[in-house]
Amino acid sequence: MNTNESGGSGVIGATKTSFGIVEHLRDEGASGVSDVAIALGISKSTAHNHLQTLLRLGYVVQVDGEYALGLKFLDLGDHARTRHALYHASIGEMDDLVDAVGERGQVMVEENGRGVYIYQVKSEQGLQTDSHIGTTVDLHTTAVGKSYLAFCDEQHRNEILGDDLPQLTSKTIDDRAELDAELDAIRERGHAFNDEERITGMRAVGAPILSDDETILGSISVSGPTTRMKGEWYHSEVPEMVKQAARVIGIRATYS
Amino acid sequence: MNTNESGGSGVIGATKTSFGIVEHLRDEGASGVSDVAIALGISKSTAHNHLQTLLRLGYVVQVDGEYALGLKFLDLGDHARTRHALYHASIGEMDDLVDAVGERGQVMVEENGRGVYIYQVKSEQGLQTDSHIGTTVDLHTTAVGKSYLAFCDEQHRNEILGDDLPQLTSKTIDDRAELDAELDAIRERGHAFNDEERITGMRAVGAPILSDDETILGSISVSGPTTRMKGEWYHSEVPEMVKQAARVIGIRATYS
DNA sequence: GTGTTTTGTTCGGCAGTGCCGAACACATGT
DNA sequence: ACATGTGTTCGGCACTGCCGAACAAAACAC
Repeated sequence: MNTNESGGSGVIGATKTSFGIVEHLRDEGASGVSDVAIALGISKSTAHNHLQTLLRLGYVVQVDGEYALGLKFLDLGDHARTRHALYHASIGEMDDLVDAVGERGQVMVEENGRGVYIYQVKSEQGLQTDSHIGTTVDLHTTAVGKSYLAFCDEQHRNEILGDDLPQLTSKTIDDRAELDAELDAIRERGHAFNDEERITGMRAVGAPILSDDETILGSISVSGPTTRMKGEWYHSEVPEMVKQAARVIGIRATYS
Repeated sequence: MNTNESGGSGVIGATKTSFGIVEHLRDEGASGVSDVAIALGISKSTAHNHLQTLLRLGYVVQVDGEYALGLKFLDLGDHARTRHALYHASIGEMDDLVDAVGERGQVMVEENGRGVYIYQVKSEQGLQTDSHIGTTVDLHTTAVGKSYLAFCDEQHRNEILGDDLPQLTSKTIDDRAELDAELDAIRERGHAFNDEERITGMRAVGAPILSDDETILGSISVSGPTTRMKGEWYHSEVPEMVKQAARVIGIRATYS
């Protein structure tokens, strides 16, 4: 009998459990054989086999007798984001934008219906970053995400936004009609706001990155605490800076 | 008969080929099924199975009908380096060091006998970075690597340095006795130089990061072209700055 | 336009192998 | 000394990963 109940047809079980182990090490940190076996519901010997395999391939390392993620994943991750023209195009420009605004900035692309941060610039006043490179977010809860949704084609948008919209804070837009209205406004203005819709106390301003043929590549935003992101600064000046940076990045991304 | 000739005993073949495919996508970029099958020497149907599995797990994405690395690896890579106390400890300090010196800086740890860059700060004059996050280097060809070798225990050093030392440039130290002498000097001074030993035209100054119990955690360096890295500046002033930064990082790494 | 090649996909079927459980060392702590 | 945890090794069964062939569907030729 197959213990890998879900997964449908044609899914290789061994690969699935190997990556399951990898994800366990990511979420729980360094672990031992027994720990992994219990967590994944597999036998100790199987867990041992997989860990030894991953060890030999160099994707897992042994530290203090426990197994942990190896740095080979760093290289893979770097290659994954290097694929995106948006990454190269935004590097210098985002740093300038963050300097000018004084708040944290990030670059997002969409993958499998979620937003993924592929670049992040911390500001001078560097506050604790809850999100890091590789973090995924619900698109409808962020300025970057809403910028993306507003400018991607409708069919794609409908695929991404499932039946219900998770509510993360009291201000999260969890109604589809309301979201559509918001997206219309964003399309109109050319930039998006996030007013504590993902994290209470945090605001952000985002804008889409469009290539010259109007297809969307991703989006950028700057974000900071409500104490600093407010007034005319937040509502007018920052949006203009973000949009200007987005335009430059869009141009750089198409010619490269 | 087993087509996975190498690998020894207890190595799960399916996992090995899955990661082989991942590495192919990393090295060759987005590829199709046939391409992968030929490159790995497996049947088309097997390649198809693996790619579908990886696709469903989210580690591979489809773009223009071809398969490419997914951004899930970004997250894994980030978690892998977050494990190292050295990463957190060096973030702010390295930025300051790079500001002061005006050349690129990097943080390295050792894994499986090679040096891996886990953090890198580009300088103002930002020149093309041949190396990026996750890059691995031969330890004896870099300032960071030699700093590490000089301060790790002898047994470990002998394991790392195999029988021969690859020569990358005409100035690479490829003789073990010569290297040992160099390491003695580094231990004496507390810092290492790299004078075009990995890349012609590039120099670097490195220093080890030691925790308070004298165990080595990794090392740091700043590097730039020979045109700027020269004279008293290169031989005395920069080393002092690097060592000072290394001391601070070492202290921060132990108390965190 | 037709033919040709290369692509991705689906389909049985054999054998190889991944999986388990039990038995084994080894360390840790009571 | 015992008890409980750990990681490891060992057979053996049945499942499953692998192949090759047949298929579908583009891309390319001319």
